[in-house]
Amino acid sequence: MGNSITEQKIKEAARKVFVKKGYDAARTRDIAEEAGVNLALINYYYRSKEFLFDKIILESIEAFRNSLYAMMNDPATSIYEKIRLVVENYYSMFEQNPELPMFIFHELENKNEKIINEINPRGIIHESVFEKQLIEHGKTQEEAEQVFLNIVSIIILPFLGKSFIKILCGVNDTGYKEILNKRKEEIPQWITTMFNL
Amino acid sequence: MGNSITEQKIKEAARKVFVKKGYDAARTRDIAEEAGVNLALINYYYRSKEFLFDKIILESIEAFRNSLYAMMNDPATSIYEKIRLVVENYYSMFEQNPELPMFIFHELENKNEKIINEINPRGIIHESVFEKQLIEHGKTQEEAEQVFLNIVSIIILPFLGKSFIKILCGVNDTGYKEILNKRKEEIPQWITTMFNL
DNA sequence: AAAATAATTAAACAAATGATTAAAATTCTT
DNA sequence: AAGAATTTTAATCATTTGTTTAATTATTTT
Repeated sequence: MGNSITEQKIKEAARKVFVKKGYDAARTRDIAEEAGVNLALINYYYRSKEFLFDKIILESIEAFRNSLYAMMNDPATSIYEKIRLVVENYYSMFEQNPELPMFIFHELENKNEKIINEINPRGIIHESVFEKQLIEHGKTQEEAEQVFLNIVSIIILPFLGKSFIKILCGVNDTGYKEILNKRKEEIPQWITTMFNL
Repeated sequence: MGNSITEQKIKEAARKVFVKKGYDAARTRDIAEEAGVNLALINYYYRSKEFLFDKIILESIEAFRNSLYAMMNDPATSIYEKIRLVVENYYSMFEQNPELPMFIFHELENKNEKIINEINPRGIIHESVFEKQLIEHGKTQEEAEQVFLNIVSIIILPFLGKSFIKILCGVNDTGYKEILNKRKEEIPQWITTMFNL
């Protein structure tokens, strides 16, 4: 109970459909079909579309958050190595699943009250090893926060705005990928230069 | 014909509702109510929800694009001044309308094929005055593109990910606004430092 | 003012959608 | 193997939603 094969199939299918279409456009019938399962089983196992969605979005956010948390708190890596790791990690995550960042960001803005209340409230940057290392480098807490935000911004925005970037830069899919790959190599250097690290 | 008072009321209401809720969650009844107008008039004036939406999203994107285009092609401003202008401009735009960036980004990813085909395909950065100025500073075309992308990323992501940032930084609405305002002052300096400008 | 055109309204339609139900099939327990 | 519990299915429900229709009201034209 709690993890039959059908139950898992539904959750995996739901993840796929929700991430691709978003909550509003996702249909329970899409999920049932994707799972190869009778429509009624969704309600049988997960009570409602919304309960199922909540489970999935929370898992997605927690996964996102935990991988970041682990990287930010490894005492064995330098500041520069941490930045490299975050870049590597998010690039591989988003290249495998390009719609994931928009899913998380959009749903988080959309239904934020309910979701946010169920998320572990502890921040990620505050009191992290990364923050301590930056403070040792002469940065303030507020500066460390901004370092962190710029890393995240520079990495994630191009994944959130694929079409946006294609329009701004006047490129096609190939050009977009080239731009992304060039950035990947340069981001750690940009950050260290930007903040004199 | 083409601009009765009712027609305008509907378009304004639709903009409000679409930007706030997104295409999928927006109801024609919401729009009619917001406009204070009979439901049938939406179809009378705009044929369908989708036609109405297309008009609004295209206008939004063009406005976004045109203001950027103008700033990037002013020969009277320096690189640094251009960056400052873009920051000022987008901050004031997004502070007035915090849901606008997510609206544009999300719908652009969501229904991209159809929308993108109707958008002026000419890129913004390529052959701009801004690009020329960067090339005079010894940058390549590709580097100029990345400068531009980083400006946009650093400005826009925090507006796209308000909840995301609140979670990562462990702050409330007030803390969020403080972080945003601090960034505003520093962004031009960050960019020039990051690229040795 | 009469006729014609345009704008507005209330009602209804058809399709879609999340959810439920009652029966059938399967699995588990004894 | 018999009975009980669980899982699955097909059909249906109630609501929502975009759109249409036919009638009514307002405006313009002649």
